Amino acid sequence: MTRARFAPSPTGYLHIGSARTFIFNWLYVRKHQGTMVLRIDDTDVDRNTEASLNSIYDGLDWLGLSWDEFYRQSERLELHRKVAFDLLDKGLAYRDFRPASADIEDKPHGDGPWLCNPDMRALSKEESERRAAAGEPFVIRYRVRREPAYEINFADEVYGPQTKLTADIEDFALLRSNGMPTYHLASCADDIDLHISHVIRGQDHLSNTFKHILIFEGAGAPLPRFAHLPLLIAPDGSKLSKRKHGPVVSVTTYRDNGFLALAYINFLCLLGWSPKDNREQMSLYELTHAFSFESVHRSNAVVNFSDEDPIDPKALWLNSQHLRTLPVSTLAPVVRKSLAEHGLTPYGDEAFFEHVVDTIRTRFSTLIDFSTKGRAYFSDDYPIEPQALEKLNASGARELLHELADRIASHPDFTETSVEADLRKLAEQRGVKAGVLINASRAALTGQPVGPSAFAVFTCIGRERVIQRLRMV
RNA sequence: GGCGCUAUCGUCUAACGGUUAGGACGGAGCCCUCUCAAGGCUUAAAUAGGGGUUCGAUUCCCCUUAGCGCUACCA
Repeated sequence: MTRARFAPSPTGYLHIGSARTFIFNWLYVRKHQGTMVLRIDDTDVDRNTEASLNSIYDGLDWLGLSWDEFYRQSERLELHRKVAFDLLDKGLAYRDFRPASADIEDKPHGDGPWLCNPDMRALSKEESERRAAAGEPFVIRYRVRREPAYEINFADEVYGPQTKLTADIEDFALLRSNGMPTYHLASCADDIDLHISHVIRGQDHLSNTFKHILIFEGAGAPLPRFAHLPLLIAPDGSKLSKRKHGPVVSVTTYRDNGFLALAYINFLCLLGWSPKDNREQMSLYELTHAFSFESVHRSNAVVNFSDEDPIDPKALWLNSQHLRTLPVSTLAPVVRKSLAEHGLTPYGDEAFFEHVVDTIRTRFSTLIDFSTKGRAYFSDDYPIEPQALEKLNASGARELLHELADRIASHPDFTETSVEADLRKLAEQRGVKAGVLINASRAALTGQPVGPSAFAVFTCIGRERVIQRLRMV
């Protein structure tokens, strides 16, 4: 049974790389009819914030990908401690009584890594028990076997065979002196207890995996499969950091810029993975079925943002593709919600609204466009852009528009065809080019110099408003 | 410093050891056209460097370089 987990730590908003990790976990689980576990890794009490947790929920909620089980590590501390003390009892771990500050001073980074505090590692069981009983604070470290050193091996689903010598692994901490588990301990203890079958996470954990294997083995638990994902990096090759790159790395940036969750998911999937058949725009269904670890890359992928534009151009393109190909009935509610957030309420019934959405979406690339460029379709209060004004100022244009309004008012039909007939006839009678009248109409009706076919615009604005707006210019 | 991972157009990527190194975004141009998009067509743009192995290397091996990760009582 496939069981995977997404384990964010609430120390900032949901980051674009975390979101992709979640998506890949989700795709894999859904493809294999497994169980998706959301686990909040909140053992670092000093850095966790409630705001961050909410922001993570916000991001996940927007993505719309579900999970089946939910846990918080902070509610499972007894389990973590038990695993640490079991390791201690088995002699696979030991107490280190040196204060944390002393470690920092002593760790030489000149040649070779710091491996352990030899005197602490050598402490007798009795001495260790005695000092602990006396209330002296300690950290529990894993006793990595180095004499003789041996190789730890595992086959990563993405990166292939991995090997590391125990001589290169330090005695990492399991339990902090304040009694809280470290990431390594909590993560493994929970993965064991929750029967996680696949650990799918960022490549930054590739070398930590050896430590995790030590914990799994020490606890006598079977190893999950490991799949590490290449990292998402900034255009300058640096790691995406919340501090350095700001909100660019938050998923909410895309949401707030009018992205469809599906388009964003699609975009993220194409970073570090490809279906190998030149497909770009894909549905969730297609992504789920195409996904496999073999097709995940091993090199990091750049998110192509800049100071001027936080949005990757390819993401924008994908968004416009989805925007114009999604079934209108699926898109309409999303647009309605976006409009509401901008204080706009569509005219008419659902069928009319869908007609409008279907017509104008072909020119838009984000949901925001509906309430900006598309404002005139949903409100009588819209600005006339300078270039639109020029079209209205064409000689005789206003007078012709007034006349057109009268003709439309007296015409029994109001369809693209009937309006086109009225307009072309008028243009012909007055000896002006139809284009002049067409462009002036669009300008008057929408306040914009550009947009859909003018006759489609008429039907989207509606007869009464068309007459009103043409007379008002 | 130690250990590990990675390296194809500006970016995302494709290519059983044999291709004119393909596609997409973005750029340039043309067509279409009531405007703007879309769409169609065309175009510029890449195998980090050096050694091997091989009849033949983007592909396999080694070195160099560069980037990234781990090297915390962060995750």
